Amino acid sequence: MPWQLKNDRQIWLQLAQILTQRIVSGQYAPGVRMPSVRDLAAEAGVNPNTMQRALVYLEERGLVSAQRNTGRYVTQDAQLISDTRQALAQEELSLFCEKMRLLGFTPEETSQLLKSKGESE
Amino acid sequence: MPWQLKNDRQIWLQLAQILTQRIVSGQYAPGVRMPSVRDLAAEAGVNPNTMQRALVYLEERGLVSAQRNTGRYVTQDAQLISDTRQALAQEELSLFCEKMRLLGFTPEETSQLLKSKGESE
DNA sequence: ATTTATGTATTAGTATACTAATACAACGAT
DNA sequence: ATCGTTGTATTAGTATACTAATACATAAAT
Repeated sequence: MPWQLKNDRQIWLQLAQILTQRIVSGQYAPGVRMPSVRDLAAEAGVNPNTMQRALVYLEERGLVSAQRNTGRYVTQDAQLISDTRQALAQEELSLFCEKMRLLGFTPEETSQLLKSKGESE
Repeated sequence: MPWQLKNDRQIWLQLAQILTQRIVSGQYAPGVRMPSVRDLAAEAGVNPNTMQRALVYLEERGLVSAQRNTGRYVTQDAQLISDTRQALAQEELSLFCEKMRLLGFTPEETSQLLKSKGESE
């Protein structure tokens, strides 16, 4: 899974989003140790400070916890992970619907478009 | 319709997106004259240069055309507007589906979520 | 005991986005 | 003819994001 970063948004925000996706999708399982800041930074091709900032963001949300010298671990709180996943999905859903509305699509048209996209794949 | 700008993305990009939405949704009808750069900038609370950059972006896509001293006009090419609308919708759709996929949702689950959201409103 | 790797912190440099101020040329209105 | 408004261009200043380099403290490994 590559880290495809764009320059149209703040890097650390994109990093935080990708890390969060990896956690809620189970790619980083609950309780497991994550790669070090430096490794993650090298893997993503960014400065360690920038990756650190993204990790602090996740930490503030309880998704990971750092122990000063032993590494950083994904939370074992499955409920929190599940809740986060649902909340992010709802947020994406709302944003998407709003954008479609601004483009002049009704909710029905939007729903139909999505359905037909799924069927065509 | 307010200009609610965030600072997590480049301002001129957000301006260009809003202007485009106003055109493809018919809020700025084909052929009509648009407010001046200075007026639009004042309305949005940004520097005229920033608004200018957004307008140049729209111009490059043929959505508006500037006449040096008489103002700037929305294109009369209804087909181009329609095509742009469809293209933007498809792009939003793809981005949304990809984000949901990364959150661990199947296309069916995503479609169902959207449908149930529509029904609950 | 020494080394290594961990998270964390600090300082400086650089690139860029946005603002600010101003100027120019040309068209329309008065 | 003069004035105001238009799009456009230029230059400078400022804030910020990201990089770069380094340092510290501590746990684990050797």
